[in-house]
Amino acid sequence: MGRGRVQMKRIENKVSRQVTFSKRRTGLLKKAHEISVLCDAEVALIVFSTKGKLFHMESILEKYESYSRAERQLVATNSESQINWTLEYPKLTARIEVLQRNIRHYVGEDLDPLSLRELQSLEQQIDTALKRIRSRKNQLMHESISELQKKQKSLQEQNNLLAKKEWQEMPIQRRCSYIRATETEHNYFCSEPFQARGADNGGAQPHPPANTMMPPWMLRHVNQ
Amino acid sequence: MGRGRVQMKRIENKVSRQVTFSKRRTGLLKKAHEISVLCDAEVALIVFSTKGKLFHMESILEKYESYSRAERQLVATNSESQINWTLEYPKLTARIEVLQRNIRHYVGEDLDPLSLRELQSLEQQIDTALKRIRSRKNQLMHESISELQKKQKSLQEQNNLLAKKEWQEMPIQRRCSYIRATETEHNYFCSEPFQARGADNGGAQPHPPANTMMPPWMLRHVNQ
DNA sequence: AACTATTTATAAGA
DNA sequence: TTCTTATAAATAGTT
Repeated sequence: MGRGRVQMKRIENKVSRQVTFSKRRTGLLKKAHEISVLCDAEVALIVFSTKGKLFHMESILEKYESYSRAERQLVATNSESQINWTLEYPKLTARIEVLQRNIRHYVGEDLDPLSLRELQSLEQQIDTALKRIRSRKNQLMHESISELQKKQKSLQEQNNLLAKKEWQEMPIQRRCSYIRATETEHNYFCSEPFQARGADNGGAQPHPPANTMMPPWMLRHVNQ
Repeated sequence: MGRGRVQMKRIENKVSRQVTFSKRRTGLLKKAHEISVLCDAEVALIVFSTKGKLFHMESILEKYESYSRAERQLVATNSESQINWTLEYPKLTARIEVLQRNIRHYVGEDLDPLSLRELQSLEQQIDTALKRIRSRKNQLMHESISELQKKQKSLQEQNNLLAKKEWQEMPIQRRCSYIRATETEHNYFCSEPFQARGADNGGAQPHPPANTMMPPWMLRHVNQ
């Protein structure tokens, strides 16, 4: 950006280097500020000149104070073994603070410092989240329901097989009393009474189809 | 730098904001790198997106090479910091991961590993959050509205005073033309026409109350 | 992710 | 440092 291309290497002329530093520092700080405003991002920028002079730009949040303090210390000691710790630790804790604050906002706490604009953005985000969560929940419930229905069907089939087997191994004379004994239970599960008893014949004993190959309530399913 | 000027304020459209963030982040990191190379400066730049994602750039140049070996060793043997580092670092990163996962859940992402029970709990939490956020938003809006109403009222009173003063200082013969000249404007602001003009007299010239002590539209307020 | 019309940054010079 | 200006570079809006 200028009257000519520039090689990406250290400017050897001391004066040019100083001038370029001053100009580019201004531009860099400006751009850092811009991205923080335009994109709602949190930015911390620290620039040391060769002489050790400090220029920095930080977003409104003071959480990066610790970072710049650490940076200054780093320059003071510049011990390799300490670089990672001194550099990384404040960054990590700062990040944790940011995340925690975000989470508090997501659960509707600490809303007072937020502007109307921020609140609206948060509301929209959470509204979307709620929709997604409900959709996933419904999906899970549907899956669970069809799973249960499948299981239920297979159990029912097993039951029928067992009942049929028991019926066939039962002496004819015991089938009538068996029908009467299990009738209530059957009605409970099937929520409709036997039609085979002939309820309209004036309270006379019914005539259960005791000679069929299976319990009478299974006949309906077979015939239909 | 682009097809149009850009207002220095938060980009409201979420997608544009994200795109701009990505583009400008690249540019910013590049420029930070350039100044560090060209001008032999030390630069540290960290950028957090709103969701807490971190992008950073650091350049540590070799200008402290001449630091005394003794000082370096002093810090190196200060094993306390080393222990802290190795102990704390995994804890911090693990914590960050947990927080980020939580946040993803709060914005409705990565829901698949969650159980039905967890989903229900999440749903309830977010539902509560949404209620709180909306309540706070409403509060802010109400405050803003009453603030505006107060301001509006005071401005209106000022306007009335000024209008009255101007009217009184105006020669009677100029009042009629004044009424006609400001009528349209007045109707625009008050959204109701003069009643004083006598709209039913077949298009004849009106008889503005040019001899009163104040502009005719103020009479209504005074008389009521 | 690429393109391109514009705006912006800045190198060189004063 | 500051200003000016020609030019390189970044990027907003678009495809």
